[in-house]
Amino acid sequence: MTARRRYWLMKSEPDAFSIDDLQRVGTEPWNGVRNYQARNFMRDQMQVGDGVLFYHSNCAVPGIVGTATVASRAYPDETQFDPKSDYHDPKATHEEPRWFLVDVAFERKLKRTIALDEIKQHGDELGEEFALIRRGNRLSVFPVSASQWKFLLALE
DNA sequence: GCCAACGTTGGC
DNA sequence: GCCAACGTTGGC
Repeated sequence: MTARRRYWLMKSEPDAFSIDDLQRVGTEPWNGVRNYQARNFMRDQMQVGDGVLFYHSNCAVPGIVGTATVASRAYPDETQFDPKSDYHDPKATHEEPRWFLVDVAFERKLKRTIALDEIKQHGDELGEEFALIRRGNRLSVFPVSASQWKFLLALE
């Protein structure tokens, strides 16, 4: 019994980890997420094979730059246990990990960036509730519907 | 670099 | 359980 494929958008700052970095390494543990809602999506809902829109944030041209796939079920983010890591969480223990992640595998780079600016012009088609263009939204991992996925990639 | 928006923390 | 203070995100 295989769950139907779901779709997600995942943000990354290209200075820290870009689509080119993902292409180079192939597969990457999506560590450092420290937001409960984003964690819950990864831990509770992501399935191997789910589609991921790879989004560059906090950069000159924010937007969707590639696609990836979910390559593992959720497991504890090791960086929470590492006192030397920026992502260290003193309240997390191996017995009761607080933060989870999935592995993300490179799929392809888009021929061009689908810029946030452009995405915003399609609020009608995407729906007002689409997290990326909802005012003030800072969530770094959130679901994308099949129709939103199709629509966004058709802009390429 | 600025700052609005928002999540988390901790005192009470 | 309220809410002010604080830290972070991320567009601009």
